[in-house]
Amino acid sequence: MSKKTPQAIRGTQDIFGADAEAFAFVVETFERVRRLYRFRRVEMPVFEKTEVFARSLGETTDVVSKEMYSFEDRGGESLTLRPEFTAGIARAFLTNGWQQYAPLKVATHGPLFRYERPQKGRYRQFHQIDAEVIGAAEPQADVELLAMADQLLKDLGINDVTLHLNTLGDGASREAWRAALIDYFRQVEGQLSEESQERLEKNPLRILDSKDPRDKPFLADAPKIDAFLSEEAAAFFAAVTSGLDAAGVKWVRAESLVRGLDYYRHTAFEFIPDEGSASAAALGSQSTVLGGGRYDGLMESLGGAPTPAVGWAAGIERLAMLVGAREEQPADLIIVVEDDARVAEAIGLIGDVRKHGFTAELIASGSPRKRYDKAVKRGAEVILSLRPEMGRGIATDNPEAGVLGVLGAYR
RNA sequence: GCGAUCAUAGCUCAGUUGGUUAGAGCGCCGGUUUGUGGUACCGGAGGUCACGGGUUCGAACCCCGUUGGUCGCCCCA
Repeated sequence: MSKKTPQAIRGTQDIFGADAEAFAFVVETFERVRRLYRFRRVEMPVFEKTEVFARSLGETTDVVSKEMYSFEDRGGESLTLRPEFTAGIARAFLTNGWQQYAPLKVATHGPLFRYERPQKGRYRQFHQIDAEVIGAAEPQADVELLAMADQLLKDLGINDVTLHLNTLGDGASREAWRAALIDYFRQVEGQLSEESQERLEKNPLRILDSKDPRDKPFLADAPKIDAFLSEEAAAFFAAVTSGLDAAGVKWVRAESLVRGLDYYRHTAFEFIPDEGSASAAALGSQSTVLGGGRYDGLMESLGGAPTPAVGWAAGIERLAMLVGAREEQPADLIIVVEDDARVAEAIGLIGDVRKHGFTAELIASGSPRKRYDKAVKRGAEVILSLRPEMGRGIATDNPEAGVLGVLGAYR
């Protein structure tokens, strides 16, 4: 590779072949399932004013403080490539008056950007599918969203992941719990890992997630959210879990599952590969395949009226890894031109075949004698070879092949 | 931001304690063979050994730096 050839940007990927097919399969399955659940498709800008993310995610979060691709446009405005979908969708909801459609169920997918160190299942430009229900305060919205996620994973053939579910309670419950956690961990602060000591200041809930062996002994006895739930919050969570049971969605309670962003309330969830499963091995240290929760506080932080909402997002690359490489489908027909004088005939024929809805490929370059072998290697339902003296030459062991109807004259 | 590890042909990789002109398989291109056929054989193109410095009579190999890949930590999908 000469130094003159430009390199791809770190953390971006050029997806091709079987990997690209897996990627497309994830997106196609998502599109199909989202229609079943009547989620409406939305297309969102890839960039927004920086404040859209800064205000909704919070200035102090890692995402905003060190992971955003922000830049000034020629008018001097600070813009940011979207690091997630939710903030932009919330902004659109407010600026377009989509309140009139509430409760609004929307779905989208596309690229997102985060300046992070790349590793397995993590990229600087990555892709997500995303589903949101905006303007629905009732737990049934959570249930429907989770049922959709569950069906999506099953339709993708991913059966070794489980829904891990928690509640963060309403604002008051959450604050009380947070205060109790701080009190609790303060008493043993000196024995915690450096990271957790820092988290104690910035994001105490996160300590519960710690993998550090120094923190583990203190996690089991840490205060539980259940003790701080208001009656309404407890009832809300009970409605979600019984709804999931009714929908046939398997779940486990994950008391230490929290969300990094402050706007989350009530339901928080992640689909995580089962321990020791093939999916767990495929994902390495990136365990979450799909995650989300209820973000009733978000609209206010963008200056809108209080609006309840729930949503989730899933990394397409991660899902594609679990789906595995998917081979590209062989063509219905390959036409091999072994006689260069018959190129025009081949072009006419192949056009016909394609107009009838069959996939077809033309091989008319390289050494004429090797073209047929090339076709065999590539594989097709039917291979038709136009050869100098044999006139009509068709090779297939598959009399059922549909293309043969169009190729009647060549039988 | 921190740590580990790697970088040789389009791809997958050999390359001995530093020592002539850097190799193989696959792929690609051409030829011969076969002739309703994924055959076999012959030949060819393609490499500033990631980049930049240093040590040495001599560096793909040793040292430093840079860039990038991979895998962890943090954080997150």
